[in-house]
Amino acid sequence: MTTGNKHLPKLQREQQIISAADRVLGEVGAHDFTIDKMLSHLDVAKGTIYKYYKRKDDVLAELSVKALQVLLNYFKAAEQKENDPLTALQEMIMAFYRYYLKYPKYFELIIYMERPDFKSDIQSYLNISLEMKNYFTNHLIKCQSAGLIKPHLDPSYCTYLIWGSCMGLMNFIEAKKVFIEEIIKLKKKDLLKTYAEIIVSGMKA
Amino acid sequence: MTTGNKHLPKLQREQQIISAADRVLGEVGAHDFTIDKMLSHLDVAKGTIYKYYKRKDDVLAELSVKALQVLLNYFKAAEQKENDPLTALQEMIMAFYRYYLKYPKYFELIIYMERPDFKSDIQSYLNISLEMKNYFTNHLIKCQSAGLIKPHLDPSYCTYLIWGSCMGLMNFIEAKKVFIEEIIKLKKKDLLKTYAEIIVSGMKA
Amino acid sequence: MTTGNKHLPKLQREQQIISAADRVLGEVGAHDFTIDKMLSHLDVAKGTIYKYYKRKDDVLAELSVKALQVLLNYFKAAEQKENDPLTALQEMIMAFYRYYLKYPKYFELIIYMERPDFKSDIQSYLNISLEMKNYFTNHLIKCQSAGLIKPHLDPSYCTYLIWGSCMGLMNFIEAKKVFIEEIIKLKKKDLLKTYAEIIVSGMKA
Amino acid sequence: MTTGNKHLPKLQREQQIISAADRVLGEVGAHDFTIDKMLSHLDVAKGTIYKYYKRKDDVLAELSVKALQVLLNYFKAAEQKENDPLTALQEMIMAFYRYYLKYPKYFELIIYMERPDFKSDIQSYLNISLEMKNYFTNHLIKCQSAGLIKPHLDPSYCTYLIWGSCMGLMNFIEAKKVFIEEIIKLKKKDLLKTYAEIIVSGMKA
DNA sequence: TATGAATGAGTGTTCATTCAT
DNA sequence: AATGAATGAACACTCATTCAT
Repeated sequence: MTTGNKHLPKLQREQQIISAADRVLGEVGAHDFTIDKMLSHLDVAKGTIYKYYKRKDDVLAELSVKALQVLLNYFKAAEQKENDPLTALQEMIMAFYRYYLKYPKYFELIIYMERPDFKSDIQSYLNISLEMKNYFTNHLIKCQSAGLIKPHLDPSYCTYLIWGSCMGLMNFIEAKKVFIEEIIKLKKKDLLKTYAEIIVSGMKA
Repeated sequence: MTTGNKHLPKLQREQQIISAADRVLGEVGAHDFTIDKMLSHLDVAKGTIYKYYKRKDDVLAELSVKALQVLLNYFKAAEQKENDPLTALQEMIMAFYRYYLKYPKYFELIIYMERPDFKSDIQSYLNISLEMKNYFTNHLIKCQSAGLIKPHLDPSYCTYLIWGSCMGLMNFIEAKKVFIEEIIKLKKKDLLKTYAEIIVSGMKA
Repeated sequence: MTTGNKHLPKLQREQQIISAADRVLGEVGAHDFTIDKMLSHLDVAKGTIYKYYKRKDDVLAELSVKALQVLLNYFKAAEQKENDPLTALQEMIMAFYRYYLKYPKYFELIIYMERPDFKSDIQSYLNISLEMKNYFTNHLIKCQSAGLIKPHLDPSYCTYLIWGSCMGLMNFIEAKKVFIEEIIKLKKKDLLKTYAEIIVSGMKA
Repeated sequence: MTTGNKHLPKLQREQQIISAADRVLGEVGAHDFTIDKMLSHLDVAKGTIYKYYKRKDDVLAELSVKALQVLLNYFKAAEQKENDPLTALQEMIMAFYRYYLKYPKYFELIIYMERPDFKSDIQSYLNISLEMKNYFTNHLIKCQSAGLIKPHLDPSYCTYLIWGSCMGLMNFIEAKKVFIEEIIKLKKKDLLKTYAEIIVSGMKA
């Protein structure tokens, strides 16, 4: 109200809004995320947010684009670090884990969106989803072409399968709900490593 | 209010309460579950519920005991149906899927509880969790003793790993959020089957 | 919050709430009626209101019961004042007008509810509606039995017809929208009288 | 934004705006009419609308000019179809009903404006109101001159009276609120016919 | 003259939990 | 032990109107 930031260019305003959303996410997580909480980080009225994003879930979807881009970069980095495609695959799965350690709230957000009643039309969200899916699938195809993966496995299926199960595994670790007593003693990293090893070895030709 | 069931023994009261919770869960699912909705199925006042369960989440936790017991039975049935321990393992994983088909609301409940901010101290919940974990782990130990599973794999780790990843995979299928476009074409059952195949094959000695 | 009026008997609470609603209606009318505005007249939290009435419209419906009862009494008084049934009928129509003069906000409320998107299940509202309709219709039947009204006219139809048209006429007078310029010069009472005269004379055998 | 229609003559702009309003009315009705919804049908910015019309209600008032013109034409057609002035009068009343059937949203608009808190100074609206009033009144004067209508009835009064009561009757039919139970069984057209018959017969000399 | 981004008070509704009786 | 009335903070979303450019 003081900085005189009326009539910013559209893109800049969007960044401002998403950046505020980002801060709120960092503070309270996806489950307690509130439009009202954004306001304290923002020189902008509530109505303005709704001018840019039709629903609260759209804000979250847009924010998740950021989150997914970072994750995609983790995948890419993992792939490029390794020469052997299968080791790379394993590293890509471990990238999930490193990502989760570094950006737990982004991770929570992605999980949060994975609910049947989550609604959003944000196109960029669909785009990045697809891009990531393709990236992962392409890697699997390369593995398969090289004869490293069982030929009867469908790469798309495998992508979904790895994505869903890996996401779930980390959520499980995070939630620590079922099996509470013992899980603490576990070393999370080892668990993930074992998972990656089993998955990759299970797919190996 | 008329049946004259005041001062019932504690256990019976608890069963009454949980049975009402069960009905509400069946009607509206975990996300829309409210204490108020229980009242119409109950001869007991709201305050009384809070006498027996400190928080709403405790009611849900207690209810999940029921849900987990059913799931455990699914595991047991799957194990006993098959002679070969590895085939049995695969079937146990598929049992997750059959369970999800038959009791979608129980499944939703279990997923719902798998959140960091879910709070509960219910002991019976911890018990059944442990029982299930042990059952699964024991099966893995048997496999390992029979030399069917890689000797270096920790059976406990594998249990957590399968539980978490499998739960997550099914949640992912249900939510159909990321990768929306394509997931529809997938056959859920095939996806699960592939998953089970990969996991088991990945663990095989 | 000070008067220590917790745990009032249900009926008394309801009266308290409706009485607050009544005051708000008197102050701002039906169109600007707000649950929030009730609070300043009430020693009761917002949630409490919703315990007694599921929706805002239910509060209004309950309030309209009061309004319709008063109107019904006006009808009864008018009927009893006159010996001749047809003069009585005319007086009953004029009673609408007197009611409107005395309780303009009640009148506004009744009109307000006469909208397709108004929703309410309040039973007492349906009851008083029916009672009023029956009262009016019975009077018409009496007229008809006495050979004073054209025999082919359906008394129910006539009730609806008089209710709807009379309501509308007064609303028109109140709104002064179309024909704004001239309507002011009109004497409202004469207009109503003429209406009553025409209607009754048009129904006369 | 591309058609290059900047700086159009005032009249053309106004037509453009009202035509957009017309479309919105047709789509969502008077109660859900918003200025924002007009924009998608318009090559003009929101601020511009406010340059031409001071308030939202002014837009609606201007739009109602269109609506009232159509209604006036219905009256004219009804009058010319019949030779006998009284039959014509009856037909003019029925024209209300046909109009309501054909243009329900226009009808809703007219009713919507018939509220005390509706504000507008639009001159053309006052003009068409007056024109319609005069047209109707003149017909009544003709009837009276021909000795068909009671000589003591004031034609102006009768016009207002018919307009208001008829409007209200149809609104009542539409709303179906009071007396909900039975109104369904009624045939709307018969109700209107009876109304017209009573009114005309009540005015007859 | 035209723009369109920004405003922000307002509104109905929910529900876990408390606590006086 | 049982009751159930009361609480009240929370929240998503709307839209007529303004005004700096």
